[in-house]
Amino acid sequence: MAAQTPQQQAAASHRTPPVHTDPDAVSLETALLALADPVRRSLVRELARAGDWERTCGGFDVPVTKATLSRHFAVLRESGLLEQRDAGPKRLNRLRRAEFEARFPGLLDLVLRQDDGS
Amino acid sequence: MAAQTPQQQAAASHRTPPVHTDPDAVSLETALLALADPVRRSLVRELARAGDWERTCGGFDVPVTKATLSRHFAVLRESGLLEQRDAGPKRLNRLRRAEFEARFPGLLDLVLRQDDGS
DNA sequence: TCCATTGTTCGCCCAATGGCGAACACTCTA
DNA sequence: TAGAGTGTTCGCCATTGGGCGAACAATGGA
Repeated sequence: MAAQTPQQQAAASHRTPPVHTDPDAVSLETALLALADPVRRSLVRELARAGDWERTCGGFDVPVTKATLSRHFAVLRESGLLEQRDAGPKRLNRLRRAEFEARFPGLLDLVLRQDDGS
Repeated sequence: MAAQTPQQQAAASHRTPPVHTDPDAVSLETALLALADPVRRSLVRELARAGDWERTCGGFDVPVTKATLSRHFAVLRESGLLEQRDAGPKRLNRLRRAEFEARFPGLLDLVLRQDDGS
């Protein structure tokens, strides 16, 4: 089973691929608002624990419906925190850890450290 | 003009002093939400440029009424970012820079750096 | 003792946000 | 080609948050 490049994936798909925002184009306000939500922080933490492209959208343990979940993923994409790739009917996720860290040094660490329950 | 201690101020005042929250008791969510607002970020930046106890509440250049401004100051107090002291009819302000930095390393720097307009 | 100054509180409005179910679109397999 | 699985979009609703003016409270000076 040879690994497919993102280009191959996009070519084979009739689906519009997810729209991403580069962390460098994200304002501090957008970043803070994205991370201010507890569900999204939970998603970010789960993503950080897993490897890149390991987790599918439906496989997260959050107490919301898939409609709400889909919206949260969109917010994470727009804030430069999340990259997504289509793989068949599923959508794989990757936390843009290094890029986001370069844009907002220390911010992601505060969320991942989670020395409190918030 | 001898400097008055906070104790002397409080003793001479019939006013209930402002309620403060220690940064150590502040959740990450509260901190992020406090700094997610552009008016409050502007206040924090002005406070950082000025010296401790230098600025009075009314002396900030923000496009809101004093009612709204008062609410913003309350939020900053509750998030451990602001300390206030009564001085006559005025209220003096101090950014709790070191304490907040110890609680949320790097977060305040992101706001003060303001390498973008947000 | 009045009154201008300073700041808070209250009630109200409006916009933004998060939540949901239902419907839709796409992919892959049977 | 039918259907199961996955995820997005579309209303809709409830809550939250920021904004305002008006009224109130406290201080200090005239």
